[in-house]
Amino acid sequence: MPATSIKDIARLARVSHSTVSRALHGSQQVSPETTARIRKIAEKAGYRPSAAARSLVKGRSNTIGVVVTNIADPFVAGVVSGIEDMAESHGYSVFLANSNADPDRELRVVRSFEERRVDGIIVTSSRVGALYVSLIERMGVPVVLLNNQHPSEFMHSVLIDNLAASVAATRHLIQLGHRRIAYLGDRFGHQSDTERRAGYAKALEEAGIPYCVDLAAYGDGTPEGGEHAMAQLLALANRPTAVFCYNDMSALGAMRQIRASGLQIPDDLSVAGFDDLYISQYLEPPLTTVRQPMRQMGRMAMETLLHIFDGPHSTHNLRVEGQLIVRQSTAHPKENR
Amino acid sequence: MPATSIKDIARLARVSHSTVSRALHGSQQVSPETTARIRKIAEKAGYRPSAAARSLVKGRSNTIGVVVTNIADPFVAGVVSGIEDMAESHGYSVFLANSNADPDRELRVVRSFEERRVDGIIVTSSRVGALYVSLIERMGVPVVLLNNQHPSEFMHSVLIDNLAASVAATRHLIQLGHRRIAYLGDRFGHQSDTERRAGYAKALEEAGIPYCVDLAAYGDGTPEGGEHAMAQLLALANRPTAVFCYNDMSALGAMRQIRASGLQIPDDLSVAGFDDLYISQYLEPPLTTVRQPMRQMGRMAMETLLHIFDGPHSTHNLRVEGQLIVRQSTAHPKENR
DNA sequence: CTTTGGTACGCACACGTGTGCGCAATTTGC
DNA sequence: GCAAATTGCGCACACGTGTGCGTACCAAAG
Repeated sequence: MPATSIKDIARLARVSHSTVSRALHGSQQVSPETTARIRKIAEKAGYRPSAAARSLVKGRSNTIGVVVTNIADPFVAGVVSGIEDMAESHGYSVFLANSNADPDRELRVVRSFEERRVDGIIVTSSRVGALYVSLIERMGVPVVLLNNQHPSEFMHSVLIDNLAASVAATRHLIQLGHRRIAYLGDRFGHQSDTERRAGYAKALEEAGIPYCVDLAAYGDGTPEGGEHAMAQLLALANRPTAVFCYNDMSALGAMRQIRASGLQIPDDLSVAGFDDLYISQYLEPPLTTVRQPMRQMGRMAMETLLHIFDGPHSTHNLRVEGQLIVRQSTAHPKENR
Repeated sequence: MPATSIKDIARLARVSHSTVSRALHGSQQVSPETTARIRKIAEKAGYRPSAAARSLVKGRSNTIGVVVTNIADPFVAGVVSGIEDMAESHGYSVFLANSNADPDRELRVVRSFEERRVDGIIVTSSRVGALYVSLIERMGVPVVLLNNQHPSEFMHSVLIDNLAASVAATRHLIQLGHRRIAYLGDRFGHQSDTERRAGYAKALEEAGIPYCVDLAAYGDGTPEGGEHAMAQLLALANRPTAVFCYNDMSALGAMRQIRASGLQIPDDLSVAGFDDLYISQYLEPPLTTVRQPMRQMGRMAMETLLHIFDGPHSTHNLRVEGQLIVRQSTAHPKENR
């Protein structure tokens, strides 16, 4: 029942297991004929080296751990896709673990990664516990944070330029003629949310539009959250004519709420999002948003790990640019037409 | 640099590593005092047993492999979420691998799973290569197929009742008064597609509506594919008044194509989908569809593996029911109003 | 006191792989 | 033709964990 091992091959080839090991690795210490013979036998027997045994002696597992809050979030799924792609093509396998933003669960995930002796960790969770910092100190395992940052040596990150992208999106709304522009944020989004709101505020300031605290409402990054937050904004005496949302999922809820109020998008209210999820182009109307190169960001995160595995690890902090994608959910405000 | 091992703990506690091993496992061969002392030392040292070493001696890795065509597909992501949930709570870690429907890549994935000595495999790919069958024969690793079936011993499956669900969806359209109902399929969907079309045909037959081959068009499960297929249907001399789509992603494309043609949903054309993706309720209009309990199906797949690990493995073939969710994308045809 | 039984621990091997070193056989050099 | 260099392979150990078996110690029974 146990899988065929290197010793079984050795027996079949009437050599020692050492010779088999060397033959399969193409060592010059083995004659070409013997190498060919052994390889043939190994292939015929369907031999597959045990990764566990190899990790044990080499001290490297060739695996990485990926922690996500929720794989069903399209943004997260896109990132993971990029990570897996880059990992697979470099001989690394990916452990995927949901944290569900549950501290207990997160603790178990980290334990598990420790026991598996992963060579690196990528975290796309929005919340960055001190957990990972202590992990680095104990295990010496490099950690790459995605769209999050933590001031620490050996803590690396791949970030989108939230500020610049949010300025661009808000500026777009201003150029269309909007003056009452709302921000629909994420009360759990921490850093990303803070930066995006800062970009929004900066663009307003540039245009000489006063920042009005009533025009900021907070969801939780989900359509439901966006719906509730949008309801608050619509209840204002002086309604906004445009809303810039923390992400596309929030925008989805906002759009639903707007329609439920009998208003038209973009005629009565312009909506802009952030992420450019795959589905955003298929919405009605298609959503104006900031494109985050999700897969590419995932690949960059994995690439960062690969660099660290190779050379001496200086701190990496990669930054990618968002791209404003203008679609039909934004237009001139009514009164300006 | 290497992690602290059981031997390090043994040295600190001035006992043999065997005693440490037994103490940590709560063996009765070790006195309670020694056990407590060792555990304390182990915890203080931050000891984590090496999963690799343990797998080697136990012959079980406590990992499973999950093969998906594309994790960015919302249906797949939902399933994976369920799998991971159930796996984590039973002490199993999940290797995630994209196949991208690329045979070469799939081959490498299978190789990788063999080397990692996974205890089980779950495949959500639509295409089921003979690869997995031979894998079972070689490794003796149980495989669970999700929404796919393969006649073989030791091949297990979790399936949605495509036929019944599709009958229900089509019947719903018929009851609304539609007679010219199209089927927008997936030319790669194989089994699921075949069954869903069969359900569509069966409902038509029940109602005495002749099956018209022109009213079937095929995409590829993506919005783009749905768009093209819908274009074909709209080009027909005698246009359908309703369309039942293979999945929600196809329906997304179909809806876009319909709007692009200047037609209204559901006034001019009713649209029904399959999956009930999270976003489907947020579309405009909200999509009538068949709900697949994606997370639950993922959990059931993992549960199937757990059962097989436990007892003697008879073949498991679980079947879940779809639930028709009627929303606003379907309505009476115009002429009947 | 000796014998029996039990308790608490260590020795040694196993799992599968990689590798430094030693050694025999062969080839090379003069 | 003999010593030296080279080639080709095996021995033995290491990695970290689990476990069958042996054993020293101690208490209780006879």
